[in-house]
Amino acid sequence: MVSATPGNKPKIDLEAMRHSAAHVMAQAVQGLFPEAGLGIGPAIENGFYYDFELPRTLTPEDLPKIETGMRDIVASNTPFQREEVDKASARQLFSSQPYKLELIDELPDAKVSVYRQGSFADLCRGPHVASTAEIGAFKLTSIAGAYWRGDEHRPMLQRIYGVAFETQEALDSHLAKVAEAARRDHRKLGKELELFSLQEEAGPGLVFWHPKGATVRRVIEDFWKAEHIKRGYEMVYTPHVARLDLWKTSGHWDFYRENLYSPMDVEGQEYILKPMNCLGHILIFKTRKRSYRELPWRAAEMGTVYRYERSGVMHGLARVRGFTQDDAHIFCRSDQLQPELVGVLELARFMLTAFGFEEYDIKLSTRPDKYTGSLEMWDKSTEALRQALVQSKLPYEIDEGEGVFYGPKIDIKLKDALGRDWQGPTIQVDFNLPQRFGVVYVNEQGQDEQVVMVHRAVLGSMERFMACLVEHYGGAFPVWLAPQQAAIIPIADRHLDYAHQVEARLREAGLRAAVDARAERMNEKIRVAQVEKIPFMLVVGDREQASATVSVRRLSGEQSGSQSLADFIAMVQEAVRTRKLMI
RNA sequence: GCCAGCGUAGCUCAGAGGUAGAGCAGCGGUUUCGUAAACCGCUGGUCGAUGGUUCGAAUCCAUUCGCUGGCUCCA
Repeated sequence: MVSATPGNKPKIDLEAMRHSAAHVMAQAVQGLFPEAGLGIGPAIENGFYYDFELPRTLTPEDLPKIETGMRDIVASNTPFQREEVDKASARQLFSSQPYKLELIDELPDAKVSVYRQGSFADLCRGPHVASTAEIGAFKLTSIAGAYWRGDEHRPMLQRIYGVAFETQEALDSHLAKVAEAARRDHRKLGKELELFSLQEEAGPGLVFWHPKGATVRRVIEDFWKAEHIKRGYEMVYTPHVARLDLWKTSGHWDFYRENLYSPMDVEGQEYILKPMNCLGHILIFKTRKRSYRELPWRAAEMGTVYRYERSGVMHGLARVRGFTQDDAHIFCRSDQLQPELVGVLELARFMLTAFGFEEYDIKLSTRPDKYTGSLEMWDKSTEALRQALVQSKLPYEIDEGEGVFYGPKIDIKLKDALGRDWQGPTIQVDFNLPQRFGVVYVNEQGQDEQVVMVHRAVLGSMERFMACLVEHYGGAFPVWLAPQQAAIIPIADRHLDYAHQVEARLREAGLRAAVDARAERMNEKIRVAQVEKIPFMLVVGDREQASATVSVRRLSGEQSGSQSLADFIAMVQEAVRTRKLMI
């Protein structure tokens, strides 16, 4: 076991070690199932997996047995040996392994490399650690089905996932992080904090926002609207259903059918639930001739859309069938595209900062194989996106061929408090829809010219963003977002009147506060307020009543003692106004 | 949609062929208390649904709905 020495880089290559662990696991599995078919077994973030074809399905009880087998192999201190063989001998070596044979056939070189540890041999590019003994601390975590080569038309193999780290401490700390993530799971907190629910009776992927979650959402929406209006957006509302023909014209019926719900019959006409908001905004734009002087026109809407999702993919609020996008469409001239994109990026950065997200990964997705529009339009708009990123001094990576069929896009992934990625803002240039719908403006010469259209969402969807926020804050929202900002806790019934006066004053001041008037002891009320993650607890007893003060306890447990009610109100109002993240 | 696991009271869970259980929550009392759970009592479930096996099913089997972890796909 080689460990890091302070100031030095670890001697072990973690990725090679994890990959080696995958081979060891494959050997252990073959020990248990000699006829096991081998798929692939790479290193992944935090660990590794290996795909197997087995005579029976694995159960969780198999994992400890496999782990034991692995530990024996690790203890045996067997060297990993690389050898290069020509394809013919490789085919011979893996003659009983159809998946390996398929891989061999696809490798371009005449020779392939094989790694052996003891009796186990695997087709593999490497690299590996020198010996099985160099594999650090590991744990098998889960079993899952996985299609061979990720193709749902091919056989499903059994995948075993494991995590592996250089030291037991590093593994323990990773497992602790996983446990922390489970504590912050928005599905769990959403239920506990009564933010939202999903109900079997209503159907999967359909969200019920309870008063507390709705409050958080309302605060976000108010902030969002105010900020958009400040930046020259105009708010619109559009219908949730529309004639199917509209979606045929747009191309959605052809390109997006698998996400659309079946048409409904309305007096012999077919209508569908909208999967996107863009068409509504286009129809508003097209109600009259538009002058070049009116552009850019920015139409914004908290638009609720419905998309069919396959039954296995829903996940809490993060993946649902009905959701509300913080959507907007910018209709502009091509020379306005870049400044508009810069404006969107600035808005995105401003809003994300307000919620405490400081780290992003930005991807610029370029033209896919299947696309519409001219190459020239693609090049021009991709360049506009790129220049906008450069001008905004935002580092980015190119995602070659990952754009949507109608145009290139920028995706911003944000990192939450635990360093996990979430899909954030997305900005897409679209020259398909303006063309299909003939979205034009009249230029200086009095001629019709096609507009350039930008689709953009900053938060993504209210549902997914809510999921992200809940996990980011661990359910403890900053004061400006907290569903309840203060709990007023009378010590005895004789303080109830004063408590209600305090409550009235706070509500008057625009704060969300409520008295806990239950016939319970103060300790119980504090406990409940803590569990509900209310930022401020205001204990009021004889002393406070006599002096028109409140005794302030924060969610952190910190007690700042008695404070005049007026001072407290001013302090919280300021925290709300500045959207202070920490109090 | 596919693979695997799981659905028992509002919540968290025990029970694994022989009369449905606990804690918390809720309700009714008593207690009026100074910074994370006062005390006593009570209510509450066709065991996800449907069908089957059995003298007898929460328990075994089939189908179905939902959830969880993945695969594929995505705001």
